[in-house]
Amino acid sequence: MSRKPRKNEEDNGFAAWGGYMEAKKAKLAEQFSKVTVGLTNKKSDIFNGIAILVNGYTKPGADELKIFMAAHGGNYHLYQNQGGCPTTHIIATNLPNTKINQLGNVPVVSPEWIVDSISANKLLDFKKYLLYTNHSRTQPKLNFPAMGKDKNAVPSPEQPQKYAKTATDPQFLSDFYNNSRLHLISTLGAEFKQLVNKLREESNSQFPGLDKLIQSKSDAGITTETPLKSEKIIMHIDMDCFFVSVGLRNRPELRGKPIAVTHSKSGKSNPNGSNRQAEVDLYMKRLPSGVIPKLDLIDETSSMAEIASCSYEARRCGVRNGMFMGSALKICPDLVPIPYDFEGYKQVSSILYHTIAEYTLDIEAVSCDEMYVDVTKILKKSGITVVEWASHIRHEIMERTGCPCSTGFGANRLQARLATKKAKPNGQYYLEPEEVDNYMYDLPLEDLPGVGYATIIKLHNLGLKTCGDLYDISLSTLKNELGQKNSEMIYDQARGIDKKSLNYEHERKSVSADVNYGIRFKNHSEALVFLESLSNEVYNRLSEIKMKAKTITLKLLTRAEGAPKETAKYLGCGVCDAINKSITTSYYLENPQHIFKEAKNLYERLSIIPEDLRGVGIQLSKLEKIAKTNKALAKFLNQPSNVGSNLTDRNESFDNSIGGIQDNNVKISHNKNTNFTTMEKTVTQDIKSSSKQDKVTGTVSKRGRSRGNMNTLKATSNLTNYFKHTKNESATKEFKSGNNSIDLNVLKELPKDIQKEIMEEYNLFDTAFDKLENKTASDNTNEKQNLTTKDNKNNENQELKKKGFASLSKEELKILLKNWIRNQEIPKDRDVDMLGTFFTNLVQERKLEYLFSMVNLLYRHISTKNCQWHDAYYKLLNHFQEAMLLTYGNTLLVPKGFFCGQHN
DNA sequence: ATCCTCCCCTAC
DNA sequence: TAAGGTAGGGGAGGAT
Ligand SMILES: Nc1ccn([C@H]2C[C@H](O)[C@@H](COP(=O)(O)OP(=O)(O)OP(=O)(O)O)O2)c(=O)n1
Ligand SMILES: [Mg+2]
Ligand SMILES: [Mg+2]
Repeated sequence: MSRKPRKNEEDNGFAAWGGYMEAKKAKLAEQFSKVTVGLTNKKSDIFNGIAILVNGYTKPGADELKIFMAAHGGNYHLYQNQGGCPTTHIIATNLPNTKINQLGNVPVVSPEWIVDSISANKLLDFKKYLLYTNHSRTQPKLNFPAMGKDKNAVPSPEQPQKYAKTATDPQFLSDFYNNSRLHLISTLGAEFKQLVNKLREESNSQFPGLDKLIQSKSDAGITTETPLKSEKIIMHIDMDCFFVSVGLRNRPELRGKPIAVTHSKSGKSNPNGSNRQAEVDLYMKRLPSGVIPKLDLIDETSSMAEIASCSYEARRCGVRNGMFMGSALKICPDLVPIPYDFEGYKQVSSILYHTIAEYTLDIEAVSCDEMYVDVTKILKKSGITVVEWASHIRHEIMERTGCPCSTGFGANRLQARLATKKAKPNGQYYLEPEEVDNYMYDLPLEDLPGVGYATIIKLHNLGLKTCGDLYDISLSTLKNELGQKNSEMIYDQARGIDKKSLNYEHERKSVSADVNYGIRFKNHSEALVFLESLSNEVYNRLSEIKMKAKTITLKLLTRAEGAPKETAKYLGCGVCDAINKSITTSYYLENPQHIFKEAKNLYERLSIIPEDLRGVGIQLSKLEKIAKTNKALAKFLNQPSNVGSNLTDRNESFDNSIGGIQDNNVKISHNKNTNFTTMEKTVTQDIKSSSKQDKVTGTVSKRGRSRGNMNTLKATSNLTNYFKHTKNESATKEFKSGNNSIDLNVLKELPKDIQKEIMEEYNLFDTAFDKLENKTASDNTNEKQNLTTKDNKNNENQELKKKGFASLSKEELKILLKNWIRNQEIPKDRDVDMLGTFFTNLVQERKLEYLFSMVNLLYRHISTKNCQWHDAYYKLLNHFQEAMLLTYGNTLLVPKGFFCGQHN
């Protein structure tokens, strides 16, 4: 009797067709393009005396290797020579045993030997690139120790491990990602979503493609305009068997054949003949009942490389994307494997997106080969029909990419998507409104997007097979099985309804990096080394999108109880349990050290057995944009200045702390003469290249030069000076040259175009600046803060309500705070966020005095013994400082009464 | 009622 | 041999 699967059991990823491929890598291709540049002439003689024969598919290909040899003094043989000028090396990436038997004692070497030698500009020892360690005709052995079996095998110095095999190899992460198709499609998907955002942002609303279309239509003298059949017409467009089509562009001889893009070349695997049955049995046992197993066609030697994409000829015999090559060959023995071409996919995707973008930017990117487009405007403006448009755009894409695509049209995204499915391959279909009901009635439920294998089992359990079957069932029955939202979605979908509109502006909510392949560790320290490189990886992705995070999740896969240590799939994860753990930090995760520190912590708390690890992932969520740095201010901070010089020499300085919390980015000083305090926060420059933070202001102030010099005054203790300062033409000039800090009051007096530039950088033009125009900056010019008038208070409450925290007046807030403090309550995150938003508001409205009294109140509290508010307080200060920075630039004038030094 | 966390599910 | 990633919607159930 099979037990009920636990929730967190990894089903081995095989339950749904996963899909994968073959071929050498993008990295190599890159190397290749580097070394081929300008290779028409002889470059060197490094291959003098070497004669190669290329056997089978290699990367670089035979043609390229031929050019390399010619350019670097070597010989290239078409057939193996024995005497005279004998063939010295066979170049191959993979050779079946039978082939090796015929080769005699000529070493079989990987093509990387050639490429690397050229890169190094000397002949490298080929032994390091041998495909096999010996030439035994019967037992070819891979040039690296088999994992698990020869645990103690150390790569010999003669033949160091060339390929990053498991995650203990420092090269592993990049090798893996360079060869992972799923990583590629995820990355490309994100890139194209980003591209649409960017194109929309930068758009001048000119659409050359559309203009041409309108022109040609009017040239043809056709003016009749049939009204559209629905308010909107949505197009869904998707490349046909994308990876295959790209691969066939330069393999015309393979057209019409069953093709699969996969890493597998021979269709075989498991050279050691290890037993796979145990894993297959366990996998079957753990399958939820009703799931069709995907391992049933696998025997001891069939390839478990996944098929990323297969041609429609292959689909005719039941092959699907994501199938194992071995299984596919069982049902389609003629299936031809072709290698991946990562660069090609990227190029074709790019052309696809840029082509559509010549007509409209009402695009929702779905993936590298697929998008939704609102074509209503195109059809209306050009006056062409859906069919004419479809033919036009499909033809253009075919012309530009050499790859076929299909398009579907409908009144909503669901209808468009279903239409595409019907149109494929290489077709187009408009699911017209009057046809929808009929079309849906017989449609199998699994054809609805979002209905996968788990959902279809539930639906089948309810006796439901087609969309029509859903017409007889109540929504509440459905809800019992599927839950609220899912039920509503399917209920609507079955009737052809889709309320979701296209989302053109994509916003990232999480960033992650996962590796569930090649994970084999002997001990914790190996695991932690890998975790650190994964932390760096995920940090790089975070910083690329200029964000910081508050939550980190460690995602581990561990070998399931009873699962064999040696997985059926080479270096796969086998049958696993999933363990995840997350933490929401009190500070922002914004450098690799933060991430690794927390990841390590989570790892240690999970107390797993390192040998049983099969997968590791890090996910970051609760993302926020890193505050933009103002270029003028960044420039200012980058050069020596005399910020605060007239203060620090003769006044007390409160080094690097506000409210007693150490922050190396913040410099605070107090001028006793004027009773104003200056707080400066340095801006971190170029986070990526260096984690070292620039502390210009902190060091410069010690120089004490230019004391009292009005023209070089950057930060002053007196607001009146600011105004004087900016009425001065030379000061304006100085600011222009990036040599000055800026206050909104100063900004107001600068030429409009400069104002605009600065404000746009801050992204505050519409908000803070307008506010400044309309209101007077009373709060911080007048030390006696007016208590809120009734009107103000109403406005404020309105604002607060908009931000989601009810009508909390300042007085009420004060009481709340006092109560917390009196009751020794620790504020919850949501409270802190609320306060933070409130603080930000106050800063933007320049209600500083009030704000400072709040901060001081808080500070006095955390200074008390046993107070547990530190996390909350630190978090608040982050809000507060960020708002300050945004509103005031790097320099802040603080009125009398703000306590910012050490409390005693 | 709404929010938070830990999952599960789906899609490419 | 093989490269089983990644983002987002949403549900269950406990906390607030
Ligand atoms: N399990 C999968 C599914 C897809 N892909 C990759 C290869 C596909 O070519 C590409 C696009 O996915 P599609 O779902 O659009 O499938 P195809 O384009 O291959 O075929 P179709 O004609 O059905 O769109 O994504 C993959 O690697 N593994
Ligand atoms: Mg496709
Ligand atoms: Mg697609």
